[in-house]
Amino acid sequence: MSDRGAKEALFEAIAQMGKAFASPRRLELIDLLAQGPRTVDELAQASEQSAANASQHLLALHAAGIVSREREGTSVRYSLAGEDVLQLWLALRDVSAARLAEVERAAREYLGDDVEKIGPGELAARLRRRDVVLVDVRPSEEFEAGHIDGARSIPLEELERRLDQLPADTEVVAYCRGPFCAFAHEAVRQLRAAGRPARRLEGGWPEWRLAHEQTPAMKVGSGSS
Amino acid sequence: MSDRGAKEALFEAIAQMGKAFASPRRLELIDLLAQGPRTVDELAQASEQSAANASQHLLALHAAGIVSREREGTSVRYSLAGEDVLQLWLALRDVSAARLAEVERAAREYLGDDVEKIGPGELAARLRRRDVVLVDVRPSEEFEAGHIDGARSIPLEELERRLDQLPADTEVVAYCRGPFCAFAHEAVRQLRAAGRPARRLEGGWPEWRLAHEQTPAMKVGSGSS
DNA sequence: CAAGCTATCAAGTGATCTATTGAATAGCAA
DNA sequence: TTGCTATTCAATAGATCACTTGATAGCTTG
Repeated sequence: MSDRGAKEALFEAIAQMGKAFASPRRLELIDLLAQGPRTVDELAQASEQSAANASQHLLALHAAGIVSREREGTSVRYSLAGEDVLQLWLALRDVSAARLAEVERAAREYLGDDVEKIGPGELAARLRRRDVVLVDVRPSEEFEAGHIDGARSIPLEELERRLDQLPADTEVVAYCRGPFCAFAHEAVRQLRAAGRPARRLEGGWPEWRLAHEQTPAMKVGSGSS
Repeated sequence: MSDRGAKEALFEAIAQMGKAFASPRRLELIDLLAQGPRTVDELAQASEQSAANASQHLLALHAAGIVSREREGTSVRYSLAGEDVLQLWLALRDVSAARLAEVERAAREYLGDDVEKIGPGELAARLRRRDVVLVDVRPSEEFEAGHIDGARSIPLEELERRLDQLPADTEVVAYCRGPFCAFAHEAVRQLRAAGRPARRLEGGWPEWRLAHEQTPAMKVGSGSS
């Protein structure tokens, strides 16, 4: 009855999924993939690691059923395997932020001083009233892979140069990859330094998408090799 | 700006939480703790490992903010640090079950042939009509630490001997720790072998509690040492 | 305070994981 | 075919992790 071997095998198998989330490099890749599908090369560059290393980690994630891959000419495009995976990642991130003081500290260190923020509810209302300019400050590939309805893309790098493209009298809301992404923080600091009213959206594109996109037909079923 | 060091530290810190879920032994401890608080010794016995080893793993979980500890006379009682942790564990478990064929296989191997089940919605309705006998087949300590309202405790070990305590004309529903716990499966098999109508509840006590207990005032805030 | 129990610590060994490097393969373009 | 690029494979060394054993510390009881 108490079949120890089989029980051990079960937990062992579940632990395979846990192991996928046990490396900072892999987490960074997951975080990038939460913005949308990317090729190995793009991911390697964005996470500042060698292509070989990124590939290895991506293969590990694929073995754990976390990402799916698709050949695309000479390159391979990876994406998160499904919405459940995205939710799991966000849950892990949020729990670790809530429970590990070290994460809080590292986040403050990375993000710098916090800037004024606006919740998704208020933003939605003000978007309907066309009472706000919403700016997506992520790299343009990520904008193209998906963005909040009504947002315009101004990658952080170009923001300073394109300040005059923003109406001077309307409040600006900037958003990026999520609560631990520094882009929106930095954008708001730049905007305020230029004397414009600006806030950052609480959370980023993945959180917004999960909350607003009903049955978004993201790929379901474990990714094929 | 692109402060690699700080960003690495952030992902490194989050990975600490991931690592906590990367060992089968720790997962088994978490699964046990999902039923309720237990002492080191109880956990070591229930998971069939040495007390020293269980203690090490529990300390690791504590360092990751996943469990809280409380001295209790000569022993130490551990519990899950909060509801968010429980939800994270259930999410990890479910995603791995959905994405990893190996988990499916191991589960089938451990649980044996599937038995007829009843969903929580239907069970709730029939409980209101007092139309069903609900049996908690977990060990009695777990029943005492919390159970579904209206259930009676008959640990699996005692079921055969206490069959006559169950009304012969009413359907029996058995539940245990969760979808990957073998107790309810085995209980239903025994009941049906004895010629009684019986089904198992889909999911176990933790899932039921999360769904039905509003703001359950489980300990919040990272556990002190 | 001494005995007895529970939990933790400390050290050691074998196993597993990670990043690096250089080579191999698959598709594309000429 | 031949080259070119993107990705993966293979081998390695260094780091980290898991489990064991034996010792230690904290609490309770006599």
